[in-house]
Amino acid sequence: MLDIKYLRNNRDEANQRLLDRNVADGVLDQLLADDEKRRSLIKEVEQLKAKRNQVSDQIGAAKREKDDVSAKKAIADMQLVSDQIKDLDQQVTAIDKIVHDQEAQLPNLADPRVPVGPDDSYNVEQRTWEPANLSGRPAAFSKTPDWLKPHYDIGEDLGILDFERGAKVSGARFLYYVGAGARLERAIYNFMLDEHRREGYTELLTPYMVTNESMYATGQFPKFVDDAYEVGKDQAMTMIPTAEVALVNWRRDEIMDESELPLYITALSPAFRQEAGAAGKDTRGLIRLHQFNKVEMVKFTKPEDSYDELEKMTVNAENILQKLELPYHVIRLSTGDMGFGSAMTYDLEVWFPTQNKYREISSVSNDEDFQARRAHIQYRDGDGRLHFVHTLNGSGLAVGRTVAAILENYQNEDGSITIPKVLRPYFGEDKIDQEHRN
RNA sequence: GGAGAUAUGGCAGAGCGGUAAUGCAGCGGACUCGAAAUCCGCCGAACCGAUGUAGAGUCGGCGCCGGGGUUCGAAUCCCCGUGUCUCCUCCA
Repeated sequence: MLDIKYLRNNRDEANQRLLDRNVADGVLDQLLADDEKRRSLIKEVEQLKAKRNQVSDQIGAAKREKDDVSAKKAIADMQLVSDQIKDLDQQVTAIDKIVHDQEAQLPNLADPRVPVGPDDSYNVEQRTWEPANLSGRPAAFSKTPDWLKPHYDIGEDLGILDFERGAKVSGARFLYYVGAGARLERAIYNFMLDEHRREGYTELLTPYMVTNESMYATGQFPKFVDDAYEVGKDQAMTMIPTAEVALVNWRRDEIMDESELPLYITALSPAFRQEAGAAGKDTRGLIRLHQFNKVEMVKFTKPEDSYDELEKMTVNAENILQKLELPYHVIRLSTGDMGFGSAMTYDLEVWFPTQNKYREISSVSNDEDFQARRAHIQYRDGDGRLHFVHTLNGSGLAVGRTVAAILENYQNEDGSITIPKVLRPYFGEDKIDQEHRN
């Protein structure tokens, strides 16, 4: 949610910044016109209410003094006023909803440092990273050896990924991990959670179904209802599309103590997404699923600290890739490519040798006070004043895509997979092949 | 799933149709070399509107779990929800 007072007082600037976020021209004008209507109605009804309160006082006093005549007259007057109030209140409720519905559709404004552009072609690469010693593994931008198989093929060959039966049981974009595949997934997220705990994040296990209020508070609703799985007969519930929803809402409607900030939390969870309209051929295998595991990081910070914390969180995500020795780069998303609630986003993209390109594996965002306004998360400073916190979220990392990246980057000519060193204590073995696949 | 109880300020806790007691905590002051104790005063979240601003302030609305209703007037009466607690039931 944007600050309506900012929109009112900085109309031209706000309009330009909304245009940068691909919001149609005229949307802000409409909102502000309705906002003005709303405020003038409120003013009108509040004046009547003030009068009613005043006269009601007099009625009470008159009754105490047994002055029935003037009480009766005042009551008759107030019946009229009361009717007017009722009518105006209805108008206020209606315009309130209209204004609010428009506000809820507006994305966050981008930080001035974000490159302006309508789509992902305006994203800017920040840095690339590749392990010093690849030990014969394919390097970024090098020629891919002919024997190298896409992760979904090598996974099926080894019998550790079962897409066919996943489709039988649940439809397209579902799968079973089998034996060493399931264990690899488990090794990876345990490793990730341990790393984040060491970095100061508190691990949470969260609900996987949330109310629609929660989805609204983090910005998924109302705009992206079609992307979510809604369940429940009596009460509408939604399967979380990311642990971010459960993590940020953990502190919804709360006033935090200044001493709690910054607060770091993390969770592993499945993420459920309809992926409506996302059909495409380069999304085979583990890249785009209706259900996938992800380790998510969330921070609540003071406003003045949030951009430092964004850099740190990005480093936390990079650390995972570096320890796994996977080549990646970091890009800063343009105004047109960022998520709805974000003011600045870094994406981490990992190298996929069979596709000869980087693919997204993590997205780290500073939402500033956008979610905090919707979710009512504030903190009290030393002077007792209230401020909205800033919220940040980042994947650390998408687990399924990490499996995919390992199956490609650590693949050997004989069809085996070397387990990254750092995962061996978690996995228990140093490779997967036809003899070691359970 | 069934039955009952309960929901008021940071906390405790009255009020049960005339517009939120009181205590503790907090803030300011007096007393004191200082502190404690005592005394005096202030303080009812959040939110919205007007005015105004360096910050503030002032006025009004709203405000007693949420949403409706009755009434000139609702914390109080009526209806529909929700959370929490206890007992039973069911489970992992």
